[in-house]
Amino acid sequence: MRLTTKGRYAVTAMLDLALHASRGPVSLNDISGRQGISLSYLEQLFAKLRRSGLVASVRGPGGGYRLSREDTSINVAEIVDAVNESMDATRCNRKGDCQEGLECLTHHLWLDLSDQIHNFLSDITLNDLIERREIQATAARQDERANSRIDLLLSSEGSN
Amino acid sequence: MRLTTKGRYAVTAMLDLALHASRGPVSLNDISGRQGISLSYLEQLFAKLRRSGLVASVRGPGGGYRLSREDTSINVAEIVDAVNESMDATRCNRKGDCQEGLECLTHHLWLDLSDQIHNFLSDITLNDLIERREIQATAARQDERANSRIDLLLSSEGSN
DNA sequence: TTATAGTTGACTGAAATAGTAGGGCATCCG
DNA sequence: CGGATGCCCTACTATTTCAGTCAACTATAA
Repeated sequence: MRLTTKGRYAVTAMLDLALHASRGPVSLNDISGRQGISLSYLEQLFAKLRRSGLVASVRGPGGGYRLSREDTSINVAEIVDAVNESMDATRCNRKGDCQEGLECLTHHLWLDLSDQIHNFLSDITLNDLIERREIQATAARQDERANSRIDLLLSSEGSN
Repeated sequence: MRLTTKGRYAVTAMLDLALHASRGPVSLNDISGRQGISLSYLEQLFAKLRRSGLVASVRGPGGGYRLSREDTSINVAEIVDAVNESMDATRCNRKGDCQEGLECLTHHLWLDLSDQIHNFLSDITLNDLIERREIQATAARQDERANSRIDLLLSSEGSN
């Protein structure tokens, strides 16, 4: 079992997508700027998210990604899953052949833990996250910073 | 966050220790044989378990390791912790500086997940595991196999 | 005194992570 | 029509961790 930057980035990016869905497709460049994730890395993650059917892409200028389904029907567990970070805690992938073809001493413990984690994460949708106050606050802060960066860029262009 | 062979082996070995505590210290060699874990690797793990005060060692022939505390007061979370497998799901170690010194968009989500996992694992003691029927069955099977290996060894010695 | 068993440190191959680099291709806009 | 935008894809790389090995050492019971 592992949860690393890969899975965390995927959820963060999907949440960013959901938060900015109202104004059409969201480009990876925007997400990269707001969330501080490298663009190339995001491209890799979204390739997987697209193959899993969680997002759809729109090419060309003004394009980007959108959620394939409503934010109320996408949960955190399937996002983490889509980027190949198995939240399974067993060594044997639940098969029970962890020690010479038989169950190891702690097999059932890890099975229970796996279920616990999966239940927790699959019960949280993107919409649930959007409605959380801390997340709204963080998102607002990020948008403001992004806007001020754009202003800075425009004013330096004007002075050239 | 990660749970790999390291943490799983540590819990398995500690459980083996608890199961065989009645007949004095348990040698790593015995655990290695029963649980199919390499002796050298066990030595590394028990060095950490000892430094964390979970086990005490008895040197010399007939020596081995014992639990430092009763099996009712050692929980799974602290065992996993002792071998440096942090079950913390956040990137920032709960500090909240995950994105340029501030909280990332999903900080609270991973915080909640961490608590969920920790609560689950810290609520299970070695004694709880010992009392589980599947574990008793697996342990009985392992002991039987270990005994038959000893018989085999003795009979081949006799024929030399 | 010898075999047992813990103690310690250095080392290693394989795998995964967390990226980077650099091509392409589709599409909109002027 | 052509260039800018943004997705798409493959290959590459540095670093870290895991999982395990090896070797030398110390303590102690029989």
